[in-house]
Amino acid sequence: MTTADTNSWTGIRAELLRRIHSRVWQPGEQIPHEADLAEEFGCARTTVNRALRDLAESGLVVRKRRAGTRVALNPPQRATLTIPIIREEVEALGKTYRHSLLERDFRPLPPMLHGAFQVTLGADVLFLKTLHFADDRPFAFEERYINLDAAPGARDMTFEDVSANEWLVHSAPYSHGDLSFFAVNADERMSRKLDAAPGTALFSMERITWSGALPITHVRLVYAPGYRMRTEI
Amino acid sequence: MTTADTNSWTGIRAELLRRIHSRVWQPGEQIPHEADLAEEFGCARTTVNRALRDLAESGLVVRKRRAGTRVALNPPQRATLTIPIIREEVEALGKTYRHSLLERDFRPLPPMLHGAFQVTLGADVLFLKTLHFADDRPFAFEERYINLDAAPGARDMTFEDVSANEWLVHSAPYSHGDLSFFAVNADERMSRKLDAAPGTALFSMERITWSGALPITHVRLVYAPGYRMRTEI
DNA sequence: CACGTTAATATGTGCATGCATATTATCTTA
DNA sequence: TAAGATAATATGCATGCACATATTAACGTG
Repeated sequence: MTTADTNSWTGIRAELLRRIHSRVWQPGEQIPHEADLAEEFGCARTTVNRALRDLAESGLVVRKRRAGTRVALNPPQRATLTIPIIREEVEALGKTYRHSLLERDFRPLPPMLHGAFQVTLGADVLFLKTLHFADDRPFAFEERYINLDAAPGARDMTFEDVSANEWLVHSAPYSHGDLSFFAVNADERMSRKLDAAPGTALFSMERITWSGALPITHVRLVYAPGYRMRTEI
Repeated sequence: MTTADTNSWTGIRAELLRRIHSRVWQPGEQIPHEADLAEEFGCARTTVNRALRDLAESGLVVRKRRAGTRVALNPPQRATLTIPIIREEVEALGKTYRHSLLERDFRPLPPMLHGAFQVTLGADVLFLKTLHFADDRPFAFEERYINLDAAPGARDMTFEDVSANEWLVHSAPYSHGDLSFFAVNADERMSRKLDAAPGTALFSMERITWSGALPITHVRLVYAPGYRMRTEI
């Protein structure tokens, strides 16, 4: 017995994990049910339930009513990645953050976004182009559209002091959003802004957030060369 | 009252969410404690706890003993992204998956990986180079090192029928791993394999998995042009 | 034998309660 | 008054219990 610490729910989870990793319970195999495990560990079923629920959340086991719990066949690599506000990301690197607003105007939504980002027909959106710096070196380039129906206050903001990102999280919190990551080649313009050779592969992120059915903002971020997004699983 | 459905924990979570989104409770503000909320909703404290715990997990509120619960100031965008096995990813697109093994040999670990991937001194690792196809078009290019101490069975596998990825999840489950995403330019070789013009920006992922302290495998995946990794928040 | 009904069962969830633990505020005491 | 001991308090967790719900197996019935 590795004698899982105490019989706290985390201790029980640890022991269950050990059995899965050491292949005592093989992938696809059904494991004893909650009541039996509770008896074995000498704890309440609720406690076993808590442990199993946690394992199910991380995808390691699959649970079905009546059918029981079984070890996942193809445990999906489920990673939670935390996308911080750029200022915090830069400061976490021990560097000084600053940003500069390159453009700010009201314009119709570009047709490219009509599908994913539906604003009132014919209404202008606020367009912002920002460059983020870490220790005076370009860190990321940002193009953003803000739906003024969702964040009317944005109309009067210059966004020179506080970044749109930070202002929005406080003023127009989103309920959900779509996120995608991809690679782009630096074009002429990006190359100048980000201090990268033309054609350099750049890591890029696109994000749309909504408050209910109302779209709030569309952002496209292009990071300077060498950027890596990291996480643990 | 939007009268959150029932007073199930999800219903209560929904109501709490509504108050946060509608700014009844402002960012940084302390919210009533569990006991009060339980009384208000006419449910047990446990149930409120469940709802609050869930909100804390997704980063929307911050909880501290004695100090109480407060709405997060900078709710981090926390996204859970599921990284599927490539075969499943391809098949989910409605395409036919196949892969071809380009290289397979035993070699010393390249010095570049000595830091992050520590195998027995001087021991060879299994090196695999694989190309993944979707409908006979290149989908992703994979370079993998397998620590034979962690997965001795790999020595006798050809990996022509089952991919190393799938074999490993079943034969040498990992306990944790590091994951990173970035962009690379297609070099001459990659350009040929992935059917991309030289220099094209390609989305790439690097992953190391361990079983406890024992490293299992190091993978580098480079996706064909146009690949996007998506998720929701 | 096919098919729909019913019962059995494992997980999901809620409740009341008690104790544990971290953190803050307050009260002593030198 | 400053520093340390102590109490108060909010969340964290474990327990025992009851009932809900999904799913499977068994059972009838035509």
